[in-house]
Amino acid sequence: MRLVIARCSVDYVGRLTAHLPEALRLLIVKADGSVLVHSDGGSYKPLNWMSPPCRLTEEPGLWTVTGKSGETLIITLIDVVSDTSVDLGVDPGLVKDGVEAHLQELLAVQLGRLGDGWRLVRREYPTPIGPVDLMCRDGTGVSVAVEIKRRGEIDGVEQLTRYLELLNRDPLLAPVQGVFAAQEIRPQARTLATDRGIRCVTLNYDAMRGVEPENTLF
Amino acid sequence: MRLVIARCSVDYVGRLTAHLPEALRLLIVKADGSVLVHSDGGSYKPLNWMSPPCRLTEEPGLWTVTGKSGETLIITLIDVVSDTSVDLGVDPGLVKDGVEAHLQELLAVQLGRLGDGWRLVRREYPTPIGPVDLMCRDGTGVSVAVEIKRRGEIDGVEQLTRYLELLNRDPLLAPVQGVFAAQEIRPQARTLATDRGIRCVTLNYDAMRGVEPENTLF
DNA sequence: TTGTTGATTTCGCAA
DNA sequence: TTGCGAAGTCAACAA
Repeated sequence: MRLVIARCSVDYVGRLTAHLPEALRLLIVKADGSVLVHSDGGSYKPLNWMSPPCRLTEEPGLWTVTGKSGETLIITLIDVVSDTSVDLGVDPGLVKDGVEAHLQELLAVQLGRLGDGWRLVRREYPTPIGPVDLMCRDGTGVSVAVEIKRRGEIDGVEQLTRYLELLNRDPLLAPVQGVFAAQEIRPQARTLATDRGIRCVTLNYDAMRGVEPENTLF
Repeated sequence: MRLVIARCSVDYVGRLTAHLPEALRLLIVKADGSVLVHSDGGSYKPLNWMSPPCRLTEEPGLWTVTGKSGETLIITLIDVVSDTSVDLGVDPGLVKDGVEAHLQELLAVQLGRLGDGWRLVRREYPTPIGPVDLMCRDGTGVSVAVEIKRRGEIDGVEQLTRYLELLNRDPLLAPVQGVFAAQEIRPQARTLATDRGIRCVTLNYDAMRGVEPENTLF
């Protein structure tokens, strides 16, 4: 990894064109050739960048970074304050917990949260327009398609609606009920779901994980 | 901006929990207090980070970064290779060109690309569920709602469908046709749109901008 | 403040 | 490889 502090202007031409006026910035060149242009604020997103695979051509006062589809990032260096390199080696990578896939795993073995006597038919139940998260039978044997989201928004309700429309054409399954399950359900999504006869269920991740939350923030 | 090269392990607890095993990494502390943990690869996205507003508490060998909602990023420093600071000042910011808003501006004055004799009623035509990008009348005087995307996906078709459903309840407008216009339209989006009687139009940005492309890459 | 939409989204999984 | 959905998405803009 190479770290350069320099006064520079930057031009990008790719899907869009973008220009950065002259200022002091941090330039990062990673081992895979990718380049990041960071200012001292904003978020984790650079002001400008080039994703790998790409190639950096260096001339005095001018860097040209070319991506494989022809996008180019042109960095004009007015004044280089520092230029250092360090070998970081390969990173062992990130371990995540608490995303949608995990919610689905937990709910699949805790169907009692949806109702008594529910049985799982299968996870990722395939349809021509994509897989239904959980396909179940409720206590009376009626088919239920369950869509699981971390945050429940209108798009998720639309998605479940498309599944239900399709599934209800199958005489072996019909009638198929719908359940929209999420850690948090936006009011507009709840309204739309209710209008369409879809039941909304709020999931408590900590309770499902069997862990007592140590504070009330999450 | 502060740049630290250090062997460290990182733990994040917030919407999810994540863990980074011990490795040599770049830590960036920006002027607003935000912290970025970068490895020597991946994309512009850090392995882990904390967005502002947040507060960094420093103890020997331990950084604790706390966000305003209570998320915490804990960085355990095993070995600090370098630790430098530099004042970059405020960045003048980015100028962009070629995003969706620009496509809309261009299409609004080039309605001939949709058909002969088309007239623009208005851009950002208001409805209770959000603005329609372009409301037009075709050569025969029929109302047409146009949804413009850079990349056309299923969500965009759903969005246009909701608009059309609403607009067709207005006897002064009905019947309202739909046009889904994008630089690139995904097959599933095209299929869904066609099923619903919505016409798909692929937009050529370079041609609309009136610029002859110098190569065929964009 | 809240909600909605776009993004050079990036990332990961599965067909 | 490609397509599609999720993201600690972030960020801009309107209500």
